Amino acid sequence: MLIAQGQNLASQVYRLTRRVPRGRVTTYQAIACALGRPRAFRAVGNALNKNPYAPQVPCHRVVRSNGKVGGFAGGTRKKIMMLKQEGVKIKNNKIDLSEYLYDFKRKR
DNA sequence: ACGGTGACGCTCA
DNA sequence: TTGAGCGCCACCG
Repeated sequence: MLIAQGQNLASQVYRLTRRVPRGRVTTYQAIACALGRPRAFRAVGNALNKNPYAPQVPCHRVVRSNGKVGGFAGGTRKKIMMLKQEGVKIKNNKIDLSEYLYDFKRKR
């Protein structure tokens, strides 16, 4: 199933989130900023919540800017477990963004 | 068109 | 440091 490349906020979010490699994470704000709407981090979360491309779009790799895992359609607990499984260690329900944060603009 | 909701973020106390 | 409040944008009824 291909990702719809529409002009919608959601489509942009999916395409970007999909680039996040395993063992890395990103934040809602980072995505919004990368899309040129640093104030749309809310909409980003909404889009991921609906995320119709579950396996293709690693929405579980998207966390909050404060290091918190955030929420997850299947339960935050599950999200944390998935991240740990990919190599992302979580400290007290928090993630070291300084170590796992993936920069989009780093290479297109 | 309007109002409410949501997987958020920042500031203030 | 932690908690509460306000602001933000997009989608749905």
